[in-house]
Order: sequence, then C-alpha cells, then structure tokens
Amino acid sequence: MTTTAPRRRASISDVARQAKVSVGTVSNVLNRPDRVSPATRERVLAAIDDLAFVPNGSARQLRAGTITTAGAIVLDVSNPFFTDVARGIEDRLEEADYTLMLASSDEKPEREARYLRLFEEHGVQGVMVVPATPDVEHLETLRARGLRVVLLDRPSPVDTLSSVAVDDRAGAAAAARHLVDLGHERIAFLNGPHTIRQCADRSAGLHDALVELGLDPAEALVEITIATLNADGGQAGTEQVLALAQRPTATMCVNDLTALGALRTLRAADVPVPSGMAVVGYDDVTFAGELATPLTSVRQPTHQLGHRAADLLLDPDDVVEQVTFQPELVVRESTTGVG
Amino acid sequence: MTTTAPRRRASISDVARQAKVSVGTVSNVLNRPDRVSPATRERVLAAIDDLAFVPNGSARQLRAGTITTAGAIVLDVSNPFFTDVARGIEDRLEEADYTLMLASSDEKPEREARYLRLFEEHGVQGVMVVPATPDVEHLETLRARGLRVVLLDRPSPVDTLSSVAVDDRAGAAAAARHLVDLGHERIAFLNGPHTIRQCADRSAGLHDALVELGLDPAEALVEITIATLNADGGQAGTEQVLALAQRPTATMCVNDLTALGALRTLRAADVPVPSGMAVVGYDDVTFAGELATPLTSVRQPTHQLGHRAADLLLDPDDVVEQVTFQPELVVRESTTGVG
DNA sequence: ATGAAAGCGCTAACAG
DNA sequence: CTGTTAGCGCTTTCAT
Repeated sequence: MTTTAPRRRASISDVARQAKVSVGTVSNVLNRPDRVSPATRERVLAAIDDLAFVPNGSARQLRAGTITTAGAIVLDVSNPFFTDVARGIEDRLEEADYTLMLASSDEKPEREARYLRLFEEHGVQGVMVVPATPDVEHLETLRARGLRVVLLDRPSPVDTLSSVAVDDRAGAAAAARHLVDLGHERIAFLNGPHTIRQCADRSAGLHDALVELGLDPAEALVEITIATLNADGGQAGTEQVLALAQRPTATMCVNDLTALGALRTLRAADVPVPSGMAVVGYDDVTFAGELATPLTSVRQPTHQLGHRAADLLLDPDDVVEQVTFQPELVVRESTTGVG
Repeated sequence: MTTTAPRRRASISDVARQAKVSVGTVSNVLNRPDRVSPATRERVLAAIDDLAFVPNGSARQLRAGTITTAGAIVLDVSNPFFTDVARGIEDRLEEADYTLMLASSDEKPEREARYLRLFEEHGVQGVMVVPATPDVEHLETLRARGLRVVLLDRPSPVDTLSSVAVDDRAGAAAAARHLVDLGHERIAFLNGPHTIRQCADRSAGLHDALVELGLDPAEALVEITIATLNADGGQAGTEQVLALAQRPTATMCVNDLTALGALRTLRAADVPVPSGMAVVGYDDVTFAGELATPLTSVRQPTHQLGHRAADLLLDPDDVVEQVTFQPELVVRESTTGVG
C-alpha cells in the first residue's frame, strides 16, 4: 500500500468552507490580497495550506479566456538547431513572464495539427511553428481565430502571418560558391524532401549559384533525398554517394547532423576529407568546429531567431512582420584541408 | 489594416443556434456521433465548419478532470542528453496517443516550480521531471494530490515516487578506474554544484573508485565547480585547471558539452590530448566519437530512459517503481591516444 | 471588507 | 434521437 488514495482535489469552495468565508473572498485573497483584511487573509491562507489547494487552471482560464503561455512546435527536439532556437524563445518569453510549451512534430503534419489543436484548445496566447508542410492555410485559419502565429525558420508566403527566417537560398549559394571556388565541379547534395521548405530553398540556392558561375546544375549537382535529417540519414546518403558511377568531389549536407553521419561514413570508407571528398554542413552547431575534421558550415543566428520570434508573438500591437536574417559561411578544414 | 479583428471564438451554443439544435446534440456529435441521426449530424458538422468552431479545452477539461497530456521538465533543452531522453518519452507517449509538453527549468527551482504548477493547473495526467533540487518534497505533495510523478535521471529518495535513473556512481567510478589504470594520479573534475544530484553522485563515484584503488581523494582529485553545465562552463573550468600549481594530468567532465569546452580550451592552450591532458566526458552524445580527439565518455541509455519513464507514467495500475540502468564506459582517444 | 450570484463552455444525466 | 438542465471551479460585478 504505497499509494495514498488520491482524494479529490480541494476546490475554492472547500477552502471557503474551511476558512468560513465566501468563495469570492478566497478568490480575492488569491488575486487581489489587498482587498482583504489581514485577519481573514491569514485564515484563508491557512486553509489553503491545510488543504493543499491548487487553483484549477482550466476553470480560471475558462473565465479569463487566455493565458500567459505560448506554444512552439519544431520539427525535431533532438536537433540542436531547433533546441537553440527554443532557448532563444524561452529566454525572451521569460522576460515577459510567459511560459513555453515545446513540442515536436517529427516532420509529420498530423502531429503538428494535433499539437496546434491542443495549444489552441488550451488557450495559449500564440504559437511559433516550424511548419511541416509548405502549405500554411491551417495557420492562417488559426490566426483568423485570434491566435498569434509566428512562422519559425520559414518566411511567410502570405502577408497575414509573421515569420522569422534565415535566407536559406543565400546560405546554400554561399556554400556552393565556396566549393566551386575550390575547384569542385561535381557536388552531391544530401537533402530532405522539398516539401520541407528549408530543403527546397537550399536546393534552389545551390542551383542559383551554380548557374551564376556558369555550371550546368544538371551535371554539376547530384541531389540525394534522405529520409531522416540526422546522422543516420547522412550515413545512408553518403553510402549512395560513394556508390555513384561518377563520384562527386564534394558533399553538401542539409544540416550538421547529416554532415556528422557523412563524415563518419567517409572515415569508415577510408575516404580522406577534404582531399577525397569535401564536406559542408549547415547550422554550425556547437560541435561543428571541434570535429575530427572541423566542419565548414553555414551559421545561422539560432538564438536570435527564437528571440525575435517570441518578440513578435508578444508584440502589444500585434504587428505582422516578416523578418529575414542572413546566414554566414564559416570555412573550416572539411573543405580547405589542413593549414 | 492587415489584421482581421479577431472576433470571439465560436462556442458550442453558437453552433447549436446555427444548426438549430440543442447544445447537447452538438456535444453528442462531437463525442458520440453515433447517437445522432446522420441528417442532424451533417447539419451540425456544417455549422462547426462554418463557424470554425474549436472546442474550448479548458471547459472540456473542467468537466472531464484530466487529459491525455503529460509534462516533462528537464534541466536544459539545449543539452542533447535531455533531448534524447525527451525523444524516448515522446516515442512512448505517442503509442498511447498522449502528447508531451516539454519545458526546461534551467536548473532553477523557481522555474521548475512554475512549470509544475502550470502543468498541474492544466490537469496533465502526470509529470516527468529532472529535479533541480535534491529535495523532492514538492513532488511528493504533487503525487499525493493524484498526479503521476516520475523522477527522471534521478533515483527516488522516497518509496512513494517512481524514478528512472542511471547509476551515476558506477559510471563515474568506471571512468576513474580507467584513468587510474592509465597511470593518472591527479585528476581534475569539472562538476556542477552538488545540489544537482547527478553532480553529487558522480563526485561520490569518483571518490569511491579512488579510495578503492588506494589513492587519497584529497590529493588525487581536484573538483572544480562550474556555473553552467555546457561548453562555456567547460572552458572556464579548464582555464582554472590549467592555472593550477600542480596541474592534473586528466580532466573528467560532468558531461560531453563540458568536455567540448575543455577540449577547445586545451587546443587553444596547445596542450595535447591525451598526452598533456586526458579528457573524459559523460553522456556519449552523438558527436562524441567524431570529435578532433574522439572522446572517451560514459554512455547512458538515454532513449530507454525516457521510454521507461513514460511507461511508468502511463502504467494502468499506477505502480511505483525505481528503475536503474547501468552506464557503460566508451573508451576513445581522448584518454588512450592514437592507435 | 465581505457575500451572493451570474456565467465562462462544456458534458452527462435525465426526460421526452 | 433530441432537448433541458445541473454543475465542473473560478472570477467578477453588485450589494450590503
């Protein structure tokens, strides 16, 4: 018998009865203590303590309508890029004494929808989401119903939705230019499905740069679609690259986790980096510079991204704004070699 | 004028009016569609659609009492160890069609308390928490009020609370034995405050092993307390270690993020690893084996940890159980050198 | 300073 | 099969 039978939670009227006051007074003690005489206040507080009373948030909210909570949905909580963004959000929300509910859609639209619904049902102030689909109609609907919506890591395709993003085309283009400058004429791109906007944009950026430099993307670029945007995906993708008849001399990865898998696979196959295969990542996560072969990567202002998103969410005037940050290529040995 | 004035959310009675039925019927089509004739059901559904009606979760919950949502509070969402655990939780919860609300306490008891309160107020089924304090009385209180509580990464000190943990003493002891085997007689330990249980336990494990091997911890061990358990903390700690009069020959880090900072600092100071300083991490995160100097680290079954925690949370019999997993030392070059 | 009472949106009896 | 109604726990006028 290790469990105490959990008796019903004490309610405000239990407290009122015990303190011999009305429920209104208990409510006042809770919300406007100064409207209550010290003596009764003490009595009520004692009763609250005695009964281990915790106000029922649902009831409170049902009356109040909204709460100081915001929701965020990212594609994958175990991807450092997203968690750094989440930190940025949290830090900004904390300033305003808001709390963050974080969830991950796992890139699945159904999961995204489910969390969205959960958040809405519970009356969050607003929601920041990295959409799992190119389509954002469901988010516009949400917005029309009065929820604050901020698209994360994705420029809004419509002017009714705020967004905070990084210019992915520019980031990928910078990486491509860097590789071509280095003499690479055949580049593999380990990318996710184009239904994920970052993936589509980075692909487009690569194309842009190649064309601009006078190369034919159809020849110079081999895009390989991987199922999961993590180290396992990178490994699988790299195995495919290595099996290619005309092997590329450089591999661009859609993120650093993927690059990690690529690096691992290349090492296992005894392909030297960068002489046998140059590798570029994306995100410049904490460990990128500390790897066996320090990774050239596209740095994104993750923390700022989250911070700004929360800023928009909290904006008193509810302005709608599309913010775009510029990424920055960080060159390291995985493309330039030692020295 | 980009913003549509967000009019009041439609309620069930708005739907009822529009569909010319009673609220009870609307509720029925929502919850027991078969109790309603197809014709009226259609009419109600149309009205729901028309008004973009979303049931108010607070009201529903106020009636129902509880929801299929669980909360988790970890110390830091941007630490891969915790996010891997979170993934394990999510994966298990999803099987049961539950949703996860994730929050991070940032090691601050006030933040932990705030989220706990938020979760409780919103009637979550239960909560999984990596406690920010050694004291768990507040969690017992929660439990007594009927919430499921599972301690994460921390054995329960009381038999009324379930817990899922990894034997930290054993993990740290294994690392220490490895170091002593290698001939190290003076070891620095970059650790967090002992108020965090993992930190206290790992310190104890180190002591245990040293004593067992005939060394005097007072001489062989220099414990340095770092403020933040991440790369920055590791950097600051390592700077202190390097300034020590009698410099240790090995540094044990409380986690891999800290080790990352240590490695970075050693490199900047031109101290070779492991010949000038051996380094051991903890957690064996994804990138540990891929670093410039692959990191010897203590592997924990993170995903399992989360999975099992969620298992206990969902247990139909509400059993109370303390689960302990064993960690495993993964030896790499940061202690043994090349080859 | 305190109490009484209405009502937030919903579900679950209970009638019909 | 559908309507009516009593609360769930709380906040908030409005009286006193």
